[in-house]
Amino acid sequence: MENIIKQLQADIVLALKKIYNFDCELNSISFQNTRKEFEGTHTFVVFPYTKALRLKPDQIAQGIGQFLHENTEYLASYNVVQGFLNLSFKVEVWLQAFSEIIDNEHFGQAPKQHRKVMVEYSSPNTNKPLHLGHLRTNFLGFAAANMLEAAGYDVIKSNVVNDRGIHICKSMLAYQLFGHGETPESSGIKGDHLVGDYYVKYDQTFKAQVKELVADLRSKNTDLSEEKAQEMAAKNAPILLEAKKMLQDWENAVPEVMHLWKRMNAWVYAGFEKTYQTIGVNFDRFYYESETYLSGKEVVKKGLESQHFFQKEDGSVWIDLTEEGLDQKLLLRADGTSVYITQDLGTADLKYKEYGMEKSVYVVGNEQDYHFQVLFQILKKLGRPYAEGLFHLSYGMIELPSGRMKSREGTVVDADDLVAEMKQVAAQRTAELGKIEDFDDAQQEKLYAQLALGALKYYLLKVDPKKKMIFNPEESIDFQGNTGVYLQYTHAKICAILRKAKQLDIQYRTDFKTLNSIEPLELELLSGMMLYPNLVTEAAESYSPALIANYIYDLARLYGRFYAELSIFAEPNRAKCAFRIAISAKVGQILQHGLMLLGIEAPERM
RNA sequence: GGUCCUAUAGCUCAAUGGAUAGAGCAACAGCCUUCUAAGCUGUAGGUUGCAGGUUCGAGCCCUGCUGGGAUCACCA
Repeated sequence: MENIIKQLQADIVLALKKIYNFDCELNSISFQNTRKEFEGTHTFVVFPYTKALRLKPDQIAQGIGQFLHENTEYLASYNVVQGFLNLSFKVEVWLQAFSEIIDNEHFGQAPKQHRKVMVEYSSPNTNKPLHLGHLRTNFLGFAAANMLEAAGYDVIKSNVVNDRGIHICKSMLAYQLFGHGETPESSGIKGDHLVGDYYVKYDQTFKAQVKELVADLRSKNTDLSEEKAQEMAAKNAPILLEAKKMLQDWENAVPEVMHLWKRMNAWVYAGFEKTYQTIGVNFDRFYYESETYLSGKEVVKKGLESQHFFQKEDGSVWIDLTEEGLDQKLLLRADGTSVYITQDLGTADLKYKEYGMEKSVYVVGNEQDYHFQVLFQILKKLGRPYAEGLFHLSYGMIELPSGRMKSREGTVVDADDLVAEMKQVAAQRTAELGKIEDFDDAQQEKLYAQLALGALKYYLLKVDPKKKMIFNPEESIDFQGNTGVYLQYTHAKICAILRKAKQLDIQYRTDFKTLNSIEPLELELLSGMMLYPNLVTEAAESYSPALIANYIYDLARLYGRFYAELSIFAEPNRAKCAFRIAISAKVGQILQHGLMLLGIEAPERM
């Protein structure tokens, strides 16, 4: 089909030249899909040429249509509606194009480009378990990596684990104070959840202390405003001071603190590993901030020497980005300890040193838009060779109907819980339908997980990443309509057809070639399928799994009509029957591939 | 207040600057002797937040305004 389109472009250039003596670039000739109320599959819009040619749109369209009709072999017919030239190709053209893709097992996979790109995603904190918000970065990052791979890139998936800092110390401290030696084994609680519980415990204690302090302060000084007292108390709560002390001890590698830190992180990693496995994501390289923050300090030191940064009287180090429309930004505290961005500078260098990739994508929530603007700007100023290839794939927050989720307050939708609930819904729905009664327990479990994650991933990925979403836990995620399950179902139906075709020994890959007519629905499917490879590249370049999701949904819906309206095995014409099976096979393969890009498995039966 | 994001059917979302703005959910009405009804068809539902501008053509681009969100920490 590619060739035909190229030919068509060339012929239109020729037509414009011959009829109107008008010169234009081949690539400026583009087509759009013909709207379904008109005949044809490709539409050429002539409005852009009316001015230069000083003719009415219909005249130009007619002229070009006539020219193509007389001078080309591939055109079946054309029609002109208000300046839109709608084109139909001959049946042979379509059959030829279809023959070229039917056996291509790698349809949708672009050739290797030998260009490296890193996708960093997930990037959890080791003080709490993953929640619904984390699922979005995990699914988005995994899908982005898959799409880039399909577009021909060599992809490195990385995970930068935020395993140090005051927030980590908070759960450690609370554990020290209230833990009584509890472990995941002794309590039966998954490690990341156990640590998360102590993070909540810290916050409760902190709040209680603040409340007490406020009362105390105001009783001593009645002039003190509520607000002011809050502010003072929040800075001086004993447990916070202790946490700060612990952070310093950590940076000084006090053995007792290091031991506790390692122990608790190990629990969290075991928990994360399990969750990652369940939700089906993986990584090529883990970075730990505890290992990179020191090199970040080095970067700051060098930047100070090269006068890209400056030091204030108290010793803190800053960069001035006011010329770039940003602010002054702190890079190193007065006491010499590092802040968030410090380690990011070190990690960025390390990543590039290890992989030398030309593009580096950070899949991180939009609350950090400013942070990444600053980070990229700094790296640009420092003249890093990789600075131009940095991209922040920013996604919107997921909120509850009641507002934002807060880990500290325990108002989060936990990732493990949510997946478990979805599996139950899947099990229940499947039982009601009773289609897999011959499955053994392991097969059933596998299917429930596939359906649950399919629904969840599709739900989160079909929306434009930029947009925030509201998730209502009261309404469980749908299994009907525009859902992951619908796509899986369409795929499973196609698998049933292919099983039957095999059983009947129909050579559908070749038998359709004697066909001499194509039904409108078949044509729509064919022309839709041809768009897939370009769409994959487009989705990868724009880092938008939503494009894939929308495309496969449209394709599945079209197939749904085809499936309902045209019979396959009852079709007496052998070529037609084979053709419909072949179309089914190809649609099935595209659905499977598209779902795979989204990280969704496509079961053969459900 | 500065900067950034965002606003489309009751709800959740689509729509490379192109034709009469489309899906799903929810509601209503049909369709299983057939290849999986987790499906298919139909009905109903819209001043694309508001006001200007750019052009052959604007939901999309520009300006202003309004509503929602994020951020501007010696938090991460």
